[in-house]
Amino acid sequence: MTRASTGARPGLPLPAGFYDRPVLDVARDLLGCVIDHDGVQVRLTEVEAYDGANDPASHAYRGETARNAVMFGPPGHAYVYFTYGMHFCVNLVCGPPGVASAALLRAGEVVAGFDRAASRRGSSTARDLARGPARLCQALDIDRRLDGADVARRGSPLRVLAGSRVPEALVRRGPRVGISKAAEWPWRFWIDGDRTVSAYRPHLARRKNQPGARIEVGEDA
DNA sequence: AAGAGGATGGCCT
DNA sequence: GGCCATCCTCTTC
Repeated sequence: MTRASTGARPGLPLPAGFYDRPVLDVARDLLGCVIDHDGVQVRLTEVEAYDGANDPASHAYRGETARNAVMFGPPGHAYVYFTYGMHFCVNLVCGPPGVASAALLRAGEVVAGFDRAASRRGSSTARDLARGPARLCQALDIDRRLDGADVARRGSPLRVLAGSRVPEALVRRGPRVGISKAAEWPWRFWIDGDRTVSAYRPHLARRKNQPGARIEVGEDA
């Protein structure tokens, strides 16, 4: 279902209806699609699903606040948040209004605007330009000005274009990264073998000398 | 290759 | 006041 699942031919913007589906389906189908902003395009290789009020790891779990309000709105809008005092991350809202599900764009490959992306990122290898959610935002110059942007609207500064569908055999899923709650849920999707997929890092306890907690290697893309 | 620690600010209890 | 959906550098193996 090449056309049906992505909702558009490669290179054309994904319609709003693409996002108005269960977040797990949207997250998986975003693999291979291209996010475009201000002269840089990134082909997505890693996406995570967050399921609104049902998901203890979601920013929406404790209800609507000023910060997460966009998540409670219509699908196809960007939820951009600031974290760790210095980083931005971008999600795409999924499902109907009020559900507050979203897909976190975790990593990708820069396919256009390489020089611009490299300049924004400082000295960085091609592989690392958008390898990780905050790096991806930095390469694309995404910040809070874009919180709420409608990526399906014609003329929007931030857009998402359909790619050719990634074959099922190349889609892998596993635990999400960097969260302490519901981390075991296998709601992270990535393209098998792609070197721009971020390294798997389990949530690190803040305390010093925390023994045990060995994690098996998920993948080395 | 892998782990530790710092940077740094807003959000929520 | 604590906790982050992180990244970078440095250290050690």
